[in-house]
Amino acid sequence: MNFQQLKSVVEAVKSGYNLTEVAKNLNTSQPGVSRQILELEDELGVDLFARSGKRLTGLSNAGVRLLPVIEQILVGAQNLKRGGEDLQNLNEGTLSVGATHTQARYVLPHVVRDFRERFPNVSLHLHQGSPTQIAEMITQGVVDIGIATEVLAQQKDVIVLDSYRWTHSVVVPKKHKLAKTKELTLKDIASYPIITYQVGYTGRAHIDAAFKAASVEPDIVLTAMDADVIKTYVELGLGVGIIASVAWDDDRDRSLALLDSGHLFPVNTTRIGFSRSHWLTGFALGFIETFVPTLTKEKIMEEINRQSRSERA
Amino acid sequence: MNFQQLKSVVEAVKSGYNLTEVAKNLNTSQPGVSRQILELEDELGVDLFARSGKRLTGLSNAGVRLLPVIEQILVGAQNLKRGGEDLQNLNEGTLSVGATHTQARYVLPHVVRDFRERFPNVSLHLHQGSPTQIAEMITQGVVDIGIATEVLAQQKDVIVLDSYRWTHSVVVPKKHKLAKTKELTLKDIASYPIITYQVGYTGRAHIDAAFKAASVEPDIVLTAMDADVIKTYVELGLGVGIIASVAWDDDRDRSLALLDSGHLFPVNTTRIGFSRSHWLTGFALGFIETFVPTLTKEKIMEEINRQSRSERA
DNA sequence: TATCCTTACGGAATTCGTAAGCATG
DNA sequence: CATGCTTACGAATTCCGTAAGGATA
Repeated sequence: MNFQQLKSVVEAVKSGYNLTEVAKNLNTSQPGVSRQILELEDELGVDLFARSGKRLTGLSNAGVRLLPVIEQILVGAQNLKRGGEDLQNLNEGTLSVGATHTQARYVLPHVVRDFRERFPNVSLHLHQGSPTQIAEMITQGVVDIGIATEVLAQQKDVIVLDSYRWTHSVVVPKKHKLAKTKELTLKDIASYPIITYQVGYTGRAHIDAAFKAASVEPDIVLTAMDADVIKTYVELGLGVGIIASVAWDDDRDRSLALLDSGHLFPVNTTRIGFSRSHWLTGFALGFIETFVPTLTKEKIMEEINRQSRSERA
Repeated sequence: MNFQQLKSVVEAVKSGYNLTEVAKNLNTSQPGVSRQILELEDELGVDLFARSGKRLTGLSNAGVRLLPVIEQILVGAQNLKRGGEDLQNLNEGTLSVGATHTQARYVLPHVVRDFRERFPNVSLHLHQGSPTQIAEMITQGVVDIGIATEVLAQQKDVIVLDSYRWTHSVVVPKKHKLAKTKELTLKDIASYPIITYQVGYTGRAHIDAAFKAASVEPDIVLTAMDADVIKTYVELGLGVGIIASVAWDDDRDRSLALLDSGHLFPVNTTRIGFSRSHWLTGFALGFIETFVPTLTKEKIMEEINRQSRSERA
């Protein structure tokens, strides 16, 4: 058993069971790949792949069972390699961060700037996605760190830390009637068409919950994934916008008014998550600390241990 | 990076940092081992071992961090190998079971007999130990299955299933006064010297709890790890015994009387546990099913999935 | 000085790519 | 018949054990 064999198997699955393509992707010869797989199957005593004649058509039953094990070994190998690099304390390498639009657009720019200053030799990759996608990226190791407001994968091997709390705010054109209203209520808002986030994005659930709790039926005429789109349509006079307060930009939003609405909607907590089964580099800890200064490396390690002990009933 | 290198590192730690001994244990040459380790350290870019001159004296800081990763990879490799064997459906191989004395002596014999009949080609290894030791054996992969009454490792990667419930019973010499008492009370028992299990064994905590709840102070004159010892001293007239009811043996205990005491002590639940991170063979599932017929393979898999999803707050 | 690790070297085994063979759709 | 996997074979590389060198307790 060796790593090349394992890589060949995993890559074969990824490449749609075409060994010729696997060979290309692994920079080797096609007969080589074929041999790796046959040898592993021989050693394990079971076929990993289903074949029609000589061609691979998919995984065998045994392959379905064993593939996760193989993947886990390769994750381990990657962790070891990464860990070695990390422990050289060179503070160089690659950091992938997954974030929602709200984070990537309004919150992370400052963080990224500070981080780059602190770790100039780390190449930073930002992956945007929905909270669900970000959760997946974390577990699959596509990103080292994921940031989102919604439930960040209540999965077993994802460590989740609270980063900061915020509420939604109402935005309207500067000359809108609501801009003069003091003590804004949900009823006030609901008397206008509403533009806000799509379900599953940026605390939308909390917006719905607030209206429901107040027994007010909002007329949501447009939903978007990000505040930029929402604000654009608010500017066009299509309705009243509800956005995350962090998505307000003084410079950019001169034509709009930001209405105090902290009392109207439940508080949201943006969380930062990472996989327990993937190596967390020193500069990843540094990124988290840059993002949430109270989360020092020691605090984070504490929290990891706490969540690892998390006992069952 | 290859498996031989990883094995050398792990074995070096196990062998007290003596590469000569590692070579013996791995059936290879000492310079070979030395090379494996140096090559790995070179590839990772960090020293795994602390050295005084040429001699290894312990793990380096990096080694401390990376050893768990290395061990995890090797566990994965072992799982793959084991999984391959298992999926050949030959029902042959090795099953290691960890159990406390009570289980090994009174409960498992029947189970083992049935299991051997069902899986004649599986070599069965029984490891006896305290509940704590058994929990450790599970996480370390020394045993495939652990059986104990006390808390079975509230650890993250141990799956725990309830197997059966039982209570303690009082045993006395046949001609003892208590043998004639109807409706036994804790006060009755406490008026005699008591012989029972050591703290941490076979539900002892529940015995103490019962006395405490009744505000009765028992005079425990002898504690033992197993019912055989307890019964021996009860036979000698040293006191009244409290043992697990399953530890009663009609044939063997002719000189003793078993007193109905189901109402006196809290019910105990014997649990069966195994590691999530180690391969569970088909015949291991078969063993569990033999032990607890209601736990069919399907039920067990269901429970594994349930405990894997177990979410956090 | 005995133990223990590293370096050096050469033979053995393994690995891998090219070329050929063969099966599938 | 074009694509795709396996087998065959030979060259190159890697691997590994013996022997020697050097350092520590």
